[in-house]
Amino acid sequence: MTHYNFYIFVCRIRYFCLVLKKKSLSDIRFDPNQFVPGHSVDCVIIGFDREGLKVLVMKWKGPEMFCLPGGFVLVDEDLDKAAIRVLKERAGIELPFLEQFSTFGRVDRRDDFTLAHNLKTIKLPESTMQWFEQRFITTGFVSLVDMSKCDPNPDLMSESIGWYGIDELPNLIFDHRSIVKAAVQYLRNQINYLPIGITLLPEKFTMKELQHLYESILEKKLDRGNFQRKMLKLGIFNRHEKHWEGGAHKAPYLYSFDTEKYQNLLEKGIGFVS
Amino acid sequence: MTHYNFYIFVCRIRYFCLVLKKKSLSDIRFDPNQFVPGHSVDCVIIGFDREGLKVLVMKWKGPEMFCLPGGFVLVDEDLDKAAIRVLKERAGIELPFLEQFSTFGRVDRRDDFTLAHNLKTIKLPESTMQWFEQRFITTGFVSLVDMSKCDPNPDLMSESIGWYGIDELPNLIFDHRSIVKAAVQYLRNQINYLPIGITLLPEKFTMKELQHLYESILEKKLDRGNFQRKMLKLGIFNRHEKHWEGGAHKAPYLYSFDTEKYQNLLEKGIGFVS
DNA sequence: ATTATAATGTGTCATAAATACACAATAAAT
DNA sequence: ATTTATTGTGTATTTATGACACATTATAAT
Repeated sequence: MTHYNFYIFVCRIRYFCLVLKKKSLSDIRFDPNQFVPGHSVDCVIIGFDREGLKVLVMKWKGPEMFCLPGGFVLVDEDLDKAAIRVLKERAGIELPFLEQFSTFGRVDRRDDFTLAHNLKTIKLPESTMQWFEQRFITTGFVSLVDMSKCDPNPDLMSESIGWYGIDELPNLIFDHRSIVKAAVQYLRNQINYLPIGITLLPEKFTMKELQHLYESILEKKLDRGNFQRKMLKLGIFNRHEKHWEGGAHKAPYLYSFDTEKYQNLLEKGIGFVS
Repeated sequence: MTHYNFYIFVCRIRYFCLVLKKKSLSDIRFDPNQFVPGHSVDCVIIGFDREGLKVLVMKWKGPEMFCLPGGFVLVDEDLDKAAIRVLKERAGIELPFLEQFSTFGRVDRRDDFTLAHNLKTIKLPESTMQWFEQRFITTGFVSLVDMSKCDPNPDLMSESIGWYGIDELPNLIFDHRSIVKAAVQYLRNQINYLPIGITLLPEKFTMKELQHLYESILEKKLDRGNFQRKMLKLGIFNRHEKHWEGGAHKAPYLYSFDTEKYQNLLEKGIGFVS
């Protein structure tokens, strides 16, 4: 282990000890030297239920401020690994893979001074204040998750964490609202040529749920019969037993997503021109 | 003008004076304080001619090193504006809009030490060395240009600038080769659902040229008749007079891209599902 | 001048896909 | 037993795709 790596190692140990011991927002210290200055990551974790698309949003301890789970990049850490770690530390969610969708680098992207103002009221040390006051360029990462399999927990800096409807977001700090919008737009573009989004559903799902998901992302109604046929013709689903939900109607089949068949489809290619 | 802004102003003036006066690489000084630390931009400018897709690449003065036109972000400058300025300063090309496609943040992305080594041989001041030795996260920007309308000129740090075939790149520093590959992959994904790339061609072009462009990006042969019909059915082209090039064959029509019709098409939407 | 050549614009036709709508099947409520 | 809401699938029409053909056109070769 080199001298430099040892230094990093000590920094991180110190950091984790602090995080584990302290409880209140103003008690939390952290050493800015362990982080890459000026760059952050923000995670847009998207879920889906009967009501539509949801985003995972945190609330700070104390002030009435909401934000995306985000954080900083360790000096010895790849950018995409930082996103994975930050999500784990701040939201308690472990995802093996997050997809980068855009980097936000406007000078005025943090010109909402709510956070800075609130941090002042809780009297943080000068070095911490300076850290938060610097300009940050942030890279947005997105992931689609099965909400029922996801148990988010707020970190020590946060009072709560929860799912908010994509059109019912609370007041997010900085440009976090436009980061969410950009993530959803990114999805909408993707879905036009790839049957993504299946990870938003539970393992087994009905065609109606899948259609509802597509309608939520595309924001338009689709024909039921044609949707079903088109999806099944992709050949990436397995049909399972029927599913009763307790309604005065016929029971629908359950389907699951077949990763292997999906790989075959990708290799075949889905193109705009022949 | 605030005290802070005045400081920035002075920095920039000093910087430009230095750049304009000095000639040799080791004479060039710059003040790292005017830049955001740790973040850079790199431009992948893509052109197209009979031989296929080309990328704009610069060669350093002295050492046998090639790189993308890239640079740093001023402290009072938006990230996308930085890309536009850097391209202007380094390549002499003015483009009003560059498209961000990905951010590269691996710790080891600059672990090719050619540049650092070569900078040492020309004895730069310590502050400059430290600046170049820090970790950089870089955001890649891409633009498709009409090569015939583009007259690149190397800046004072560079010996030459030129177009290189996408499969005949010289040895690029750092991860610049994978940045180019990522940009081309980005294009390939885009073209699957949007008729982009028209900006790579001159104002008026033949269907054969357009088809050749598509074949270059998609790396596969397309049927001539079907390609022509599909493109014309999009309704985004205007037909003009015929064009003689001096060959033993029928003269083809010239076409131009109609921005307004294209907007209509976008509003109508081009979707994977109905 | 005539013929050959190479590339272009467009046509044809079989096949596949998309769209709009219909109808029987099913399970629970009445 | 009947009604109701919802599901799986069918059908008929329209539209798109893919492979190939053929006439057209400007130049080159003879």
